[in-house]
Amino acid sequence: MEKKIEEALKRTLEKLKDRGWDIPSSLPPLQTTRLKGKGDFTSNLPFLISSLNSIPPQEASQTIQKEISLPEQEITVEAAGGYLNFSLTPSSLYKVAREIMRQGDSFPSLNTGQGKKVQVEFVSANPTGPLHVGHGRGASLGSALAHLLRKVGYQVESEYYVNNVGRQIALLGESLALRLKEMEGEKIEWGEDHYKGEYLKNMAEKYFTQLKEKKDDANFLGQFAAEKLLKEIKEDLKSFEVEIDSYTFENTLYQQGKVIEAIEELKTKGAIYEKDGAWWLASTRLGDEKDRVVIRKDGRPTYLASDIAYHREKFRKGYEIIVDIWGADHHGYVKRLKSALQFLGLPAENLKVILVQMVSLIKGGEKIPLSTRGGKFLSLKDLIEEVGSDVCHFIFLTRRPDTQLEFDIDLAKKDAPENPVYYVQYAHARIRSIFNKAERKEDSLSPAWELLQAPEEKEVLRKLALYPWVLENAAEALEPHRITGYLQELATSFHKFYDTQRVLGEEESLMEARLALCTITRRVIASGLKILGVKPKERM
RNA sequence: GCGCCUGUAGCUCAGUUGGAUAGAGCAUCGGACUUCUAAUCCGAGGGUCGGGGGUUCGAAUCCCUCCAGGCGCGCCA
Repeated sequence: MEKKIEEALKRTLEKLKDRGWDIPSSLPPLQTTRLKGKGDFTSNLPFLISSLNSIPPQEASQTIQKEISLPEQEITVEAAGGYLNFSLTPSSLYKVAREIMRQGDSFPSLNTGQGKKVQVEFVSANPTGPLHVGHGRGASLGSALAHLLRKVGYQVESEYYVNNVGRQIALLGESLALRLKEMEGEKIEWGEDHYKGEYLKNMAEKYFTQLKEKKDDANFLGQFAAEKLLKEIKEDLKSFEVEIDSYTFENTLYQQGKVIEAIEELKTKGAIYEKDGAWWLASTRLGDEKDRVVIRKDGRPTYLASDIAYHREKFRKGYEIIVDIWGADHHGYVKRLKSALQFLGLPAENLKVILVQMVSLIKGGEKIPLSTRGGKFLSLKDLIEEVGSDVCHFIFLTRRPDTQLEFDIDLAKKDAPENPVYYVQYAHARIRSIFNKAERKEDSLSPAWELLQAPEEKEVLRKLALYPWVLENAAEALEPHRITGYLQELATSFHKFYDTQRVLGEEESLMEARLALCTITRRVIASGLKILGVKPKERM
């Protein structure tokens, strides 16, 4: 629907241009109207025309109103000051309703992505310990983004990058070795960087007979532990209902010579230079604070080197958009990686890095400190067991990723109204409940939509008609949390309808129309929740 | 010291890329269950959008500056 408005506005602009008016180079985005009773979509285009042609905003809006040609059956327009307010007519609301009815769960069929290949990489936690709550936030976001982008027509792959090379794995092996020695009664001394969490103790106990021969082979133990931990991570993600399509291992990049390849190419392009025996990326030339080492004095490549190779491969695999979801503590890394890609002649602007801020847990009104190495933290697994996967996803996805999140466990556990998840779930469950009592099935309805005349009914229809618009905008902005907000609004309008109108027991045709309204509402709620990774509740 | 993020109602947060009178939920107070689930609905109170400057028809949103909180500033990953 909003497409039709935008096209009509564009045509009108062309007309005005032919008459010698100055017009803006691009259309300002259409907005949903904030004020009640002023229609459904608003454009502030007249303000722009007004300042470009030095005429009063009113004149601009009235002229556009006069000149614009809209499908009158579907959309009407009104000029109000410098605004153009567009309203969806009842008949276009019914049209959307019919569409949802017909397309069912596949509504809306959108193709803004046009089949472009997108990769969404998230979590990518080092296999040196269990996933913690912060990883969970990234997982929620990444998985929702993957669903969302798929929904609007992109070809999406979700990816997990496994750093199984280097010092961390060595430290992991040493830590496990220490735990084994501890079991044999030896007195052990931790290094500062060792992983002191209970999970390695458990691992040592579990595999003691198998590992005791190898207790001095830290290298072997490191690989062993990383493998086991990755397996646990995969299980955690599964119970969090997060799907990863592919795993890429850092060591394979080395084995396949991709790291050398990338470095050679950087050399060819003059992007790296030798100094103090090491090789440096000249990232300051592209705005970074300092140049960065890619090959150490001893000849070993740094983490940055393999990461450059990794992202180079992503582009070479034909992804047009690459989304990386990182913990905010990696923010300093964005610039150097992007500058390397730029040196390689790759479209660095198509790498979208989303930084996710920390999560702190509140329990009993107090913060629980988090840290992996220290070993004290609440794992994602614990959190899911305590509050449930659905609640976690919903809470993570009501906030913007760039704000620090205080996750109140006691609140999330409450079944009560404090918890916004249940508000949306309740709307879904109520609809299910109506159908349990009704002698009708959702797909056996042939409603006369025109019978839906009450303001509450039209408000639900209006909200439903906005769903495609919400999805497209959320996808473009890479902001799944807009869907969460939308679902709450939709649930509000449904609850109001439920409170003011009856469904069952009404005259047959009206009942059928209202049942149909319930059906399409339920489908959109289910569709939105599915994107968020939340299972709709059948009953409360 | 430098860089990134944040600061909106008592609390937790939205705010559609600069638009109309800044919105929800919780908490507080007051109403609505003999009817499809009251985990709901209706109403009330509550705001110098961290402070101060600026940009313009118009700023919570952009710029400058100060204040506060978080996170970074390795030839670790």
